[in-house]
Amino acid sequence: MKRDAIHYFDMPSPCGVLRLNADAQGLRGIHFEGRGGHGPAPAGWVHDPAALAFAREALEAYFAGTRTAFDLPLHPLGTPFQLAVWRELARIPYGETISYGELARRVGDPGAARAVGAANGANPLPIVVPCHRVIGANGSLTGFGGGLPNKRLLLGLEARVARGDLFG
Amino acid sequence: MKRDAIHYFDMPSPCGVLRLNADAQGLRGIHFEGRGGHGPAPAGWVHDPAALAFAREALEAYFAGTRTAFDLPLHPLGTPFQLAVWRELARIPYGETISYGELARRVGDPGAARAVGAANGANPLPIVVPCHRVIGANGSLTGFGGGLPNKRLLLGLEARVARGDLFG
DNA sequence: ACGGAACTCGCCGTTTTCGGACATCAATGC
DNA sequence: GCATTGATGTCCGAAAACGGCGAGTTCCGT
Repeated sequence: MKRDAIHYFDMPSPCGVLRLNADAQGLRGIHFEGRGGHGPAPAGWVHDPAALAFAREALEAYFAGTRTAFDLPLHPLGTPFQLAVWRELARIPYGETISYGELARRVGDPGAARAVGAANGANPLPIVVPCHRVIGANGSLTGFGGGLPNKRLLLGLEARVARGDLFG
Repeated sequence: MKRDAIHYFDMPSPCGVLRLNADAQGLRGIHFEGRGGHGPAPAGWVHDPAALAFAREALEAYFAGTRTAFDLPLHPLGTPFQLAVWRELARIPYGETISYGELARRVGDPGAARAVGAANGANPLPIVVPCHRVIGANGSLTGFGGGLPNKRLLLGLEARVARGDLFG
C-alpha cells in the first residue's frame, strides 16, 4: 500500500454497490451508489481490491447475518463534535435503536438533538458506524444518507438476525 | 529534513530580524519581526538553520549589495490571482519601480489595481519576491507589510547598488 | 493661470459575516 | 391534538466590508 495514497474498491451488496475507501490508517469512507453506478473516482484514488479485502469480508459477513459487530481500523475525518457523535454511535448494540435526542444526551449535549442529526448525516462510514440505528423520537425513520429503503433494509436484517430467524 | 515538516530560522538583517520558513519544496515565508522579536514559532515548526542556509546566504548577499537576483526554490501559497501577481512581481528588474496600476495591466487585469494592492500585501515572500518595487502612481510608497521604513531602506539599497555607489 | 492637497467615486479579489437549512425534540399555548 | 418556539453544530451561498489604487474634480493659495 503506497504511502499517503487513498485506495478504493466497489463491492456489491443488498444495498447496492458500495464504494469503500481507505488510507494507511484505516477505513475512511463508504458511499452508496447513486442509481446507475458511481461516477469516476476522485483524482488520486487508486483502485485496489486487496487493500480493502479486510473491510469487504466484514461487510459480506454482516449482510450474511454471521457478524453483528465490526472490528476494523477506522479513520473518519470530522469535527470534534462529529467524532464524539460517531464514537457514541458505535456503542449502540446490534439490533437496537435509539432516538436522536437520546443520542444527544449520551454525547453529553442534551438539546443538541438537531445538531446530532446533522452529524449523523455527515457520517462517512454508514453500516460500520451504525447511524441507521438512530430514529425519530416518535419511531419514524426520518432519514438516511443511503436512502430510507436501505435504512429499512438494515434495520430489518438486524431485527431478524437478533431474533435468530433469518427468514423473518 | 523530515518529510512534511516546516523548518524555520531567525536571521538578523538591516530590516530587523527575519523569520524564514520552508518545506521540502522550497521557501514558504519571510516575516519581519514585530518590534521586540517574534513570538514563539507555530506548533509543529522545527528550528533548523541548516535547512535554510541556502536562503540565508542569498539574503545576506542581497543586503551586502553583491546579489541583484534570487534563484531559490519557492513554494508560496495563494489564490490563482495572487500567484499570478507574485509571478509578475518577480519580473520587475532590480532597482526599478512600477505602479500598482501598471502591475495590474501586466497581469492582464487592468482596473484591478486595488486588488493587486491587496495581493501585494499578502505576499508571503517579501524581499525575494520584490513587492517593495511597486509604488503609487503618484510616486508615493503607500504601504509595505514590513513597514514603510523598510520599504524605503530596500529601495534605497537597490538604487545605490544599481548606481554602483554603495555610499550613495 | 498654475499647482497641489483634499475629496469623491469606480474598480476588484479576498475575507468576514450573516442567514438558512438540515436525518430533532421537549415545552408551551390554544 | 396541533401549531409554535427555542436550543444546537456544521455547511454553504449570498452579501457586505475592506484594502499597500487611481483617475477625475473641486477648491484654495499663490
